[in-house]
Amino acid sequence: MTETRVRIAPSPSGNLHIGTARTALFNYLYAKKMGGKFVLRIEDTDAERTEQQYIDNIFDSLKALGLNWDEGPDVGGDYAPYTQSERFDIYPEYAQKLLDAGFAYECYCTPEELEAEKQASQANKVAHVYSGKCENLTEEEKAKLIAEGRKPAIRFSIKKALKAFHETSEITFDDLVKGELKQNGDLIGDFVIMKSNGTPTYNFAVVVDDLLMKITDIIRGEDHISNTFKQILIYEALGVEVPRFGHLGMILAPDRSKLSKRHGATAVSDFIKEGYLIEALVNFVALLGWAPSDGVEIKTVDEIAADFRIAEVSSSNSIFEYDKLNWMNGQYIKKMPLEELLEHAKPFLAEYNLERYTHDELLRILEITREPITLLSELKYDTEYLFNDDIKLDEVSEVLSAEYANDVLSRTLEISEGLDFSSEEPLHEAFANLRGEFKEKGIKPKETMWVIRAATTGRTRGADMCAIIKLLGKDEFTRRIKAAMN
RNA sequence: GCCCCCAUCGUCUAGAGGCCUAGGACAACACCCUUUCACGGUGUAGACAGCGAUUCGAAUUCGCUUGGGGGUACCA
Repeated sequence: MTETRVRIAPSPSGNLHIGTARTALFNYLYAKKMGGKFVLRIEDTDAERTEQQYIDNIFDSLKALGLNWDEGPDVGGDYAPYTQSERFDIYPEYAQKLLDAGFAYECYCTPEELEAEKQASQANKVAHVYSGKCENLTEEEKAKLIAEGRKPAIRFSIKKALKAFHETSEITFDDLVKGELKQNGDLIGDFVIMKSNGTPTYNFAVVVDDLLMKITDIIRGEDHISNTFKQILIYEALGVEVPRFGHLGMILAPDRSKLSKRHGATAVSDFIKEGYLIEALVNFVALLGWAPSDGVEIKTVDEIAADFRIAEVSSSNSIFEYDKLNWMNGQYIKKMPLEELLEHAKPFLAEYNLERYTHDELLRILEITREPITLLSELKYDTEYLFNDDIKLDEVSEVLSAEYANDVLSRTLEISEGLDFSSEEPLHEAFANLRGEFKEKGIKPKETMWVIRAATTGRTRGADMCAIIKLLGKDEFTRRIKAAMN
């Protein structure tokens, strides 16, 4: 048995997309499950669209997700370099092999000529296939075209490859997730493998790299199915073993269109900025197309990897809905150790003076505010009254204008006098008594607490009151009560 | 236009001919718990796209239709 080797090959023309992240995750899971290697390769053959910031973003996002690669541009490996632009000298050599074996030929067609052919096919309602008119150019004809200043591209000869390796023109392969897939090879045009500028096209570069990097299993989005047939032919023409392929359904936006910026976050880094925890993101995205055998949906990456079977992955597209992701993020926030949560929360609390509280108090703040939230970013609003002493009472004027409100507040002030604010216990007891006291006057316990909450936080909802009071301390608490009484 | 892929509750899915009066999760709704909001708990509602065929029997197999997605570049 040869070692399983998979790869994720993003092209740095944008930040790491959530769809790419899922493909990376499934490759990673598959590698883990098979005890194989996970390789990262940067596909930057299109210099026009690649930017360093995107390369950085891809690295950072993948690392944040915990999808550590065994080989890649930064860590190296036996098959370096792992950046396509650094491999440009490799491709012509393989193109030449194809040329020599008769599986490729030079094409001198201009964009205009190509476009005209395409238009003609469209008009005739037939599949557009390049005519192959350059395949049989004589040396004189070539010389003449070169003299005109034309530079040739190199095309792959479908017909020759089909004839050499297939009994019929049908190309089939057994997809890891979709089963048998087929395509009539006659409908594939002779595609360009080397551009006239000497750089390889995507379909050629991937094959050369994947075979040189000894990739055994290629798991990618189903938008690559049509490429797969072309690539199989190249592998065969090069005389090497064809790897296994697995095509995943796409992730769609709620309106069933491609997930794009107008739907909100699309890059992993966007989600992190919005307050999603990577654990939740990874867990959620794994559930898009894959289901745990025991029905337990909240799982760590390791647990998922142990239970992962590529053949059981759904072959249909799935829609990215926030509801479940939000719920899951909330679950992770509730379960996360407080120390860890504090680290994740700090960026969202950057505007506040955290020095005001001790480390333990900060942990307590998170403990009492984490329950209802779904996103870390909500922490900013939900903890605001603990950091900002300027309490606005506009939103709670109704609560404070209740006839019993001033009674509650003055009694609160009275009982605060001899109260110990250094721990929550006595506060709980004191306010329980206060509730009892007012209950006898016909004021519901919740109404009593509402007044106190409104006065000290300017809100009608929030964390545990006694914990808040203890955190604020006697001076600040009574100051706020007094301020609200006016 | 042509080619390919896909099709179970609103969403993610379980289901590989009888175990299905189709199960779970999120969302929705109701109730309970509660010092608020929430968390949690209990319950309700909610789907096999349509039509044919195969079979004693089909969500599960096959065909067609419809719908959705993808591809059709000297982009990746």
